[in-house]
Amino acid sequence: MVKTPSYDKNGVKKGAWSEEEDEKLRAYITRYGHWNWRLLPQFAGLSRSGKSCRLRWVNYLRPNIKHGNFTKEEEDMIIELHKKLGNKWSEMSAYLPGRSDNEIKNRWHTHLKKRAKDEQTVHENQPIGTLESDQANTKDDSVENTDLQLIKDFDFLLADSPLSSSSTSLSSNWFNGLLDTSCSSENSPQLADYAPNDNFWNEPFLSDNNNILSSSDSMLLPSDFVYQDSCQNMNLCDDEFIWSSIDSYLEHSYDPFLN
DNA sequence: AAGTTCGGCAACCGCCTTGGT
DNA sequence: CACCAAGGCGGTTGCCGAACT
Repeated sequence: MVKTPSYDKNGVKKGAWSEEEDEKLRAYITRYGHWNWRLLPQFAGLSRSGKSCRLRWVNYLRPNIKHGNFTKEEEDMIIELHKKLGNKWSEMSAYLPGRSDNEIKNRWHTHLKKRAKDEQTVHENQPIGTLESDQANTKDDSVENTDLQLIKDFDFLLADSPLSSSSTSLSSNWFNGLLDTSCSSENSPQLADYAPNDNFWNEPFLSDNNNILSSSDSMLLPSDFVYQDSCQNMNLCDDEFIWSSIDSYLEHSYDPFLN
């Protein structure tokens, strides 16, 4: 059902996600949001690519996500939406709360494509006005106006996150900017740049070691860069604390990846 | 019972878009 | 304007269990 776990040459894990990985990702995003997918796995203590984390979150771990058991109504809606939108799976997912684009796409390819084709064939062979699907077709307009009210899926965690761009106006690159102060390479920092040596992925901070840490134990946030004595600031509100942490970071030019 | 084929789906890959510099 | 990085999207793959022979 799922790809066998393996590691690429950079030590990035691929394949099926374990329960522990899920829990780490869920815990981190629930706590801090996804402020930067590329860096997130490092802070969450995962040996995964940012893309992989994003995909896992969007398709599987996101709150309110539904799995399997598509209702007749959902299937009908997918078929109607496909008529209108084509293979715009992400757009379709906006109309189907709790369903990811990947799941809709899979459903289409495994079930609905054939069904839609069959219905079309029947439609072509039927006299006009005698068809059940005509009734469905008359729904097209209402689909647009009522059934398909734009129930936009929303990323409440991002919105709630103190680090989200929506709540703090921080750009997605804000942290890269910080890194650039100490990473002088002309290229933007890559995963490998953060790896001081071949043991990078085996470091306790990042690795899937056998010590089952509680999820939060292995999570880091930019604010975690501050020195211990700065942690008294923990009582500050999130934004204030984060900014003071950033200030502290800049002041000390502390780069956790190079230490 | 054993081998083969098929269906379902999680996950990966590569391309495109967007935003920042 | 060009370049780069990150995010997002759609197509495809790989694996496993179920169904079939």
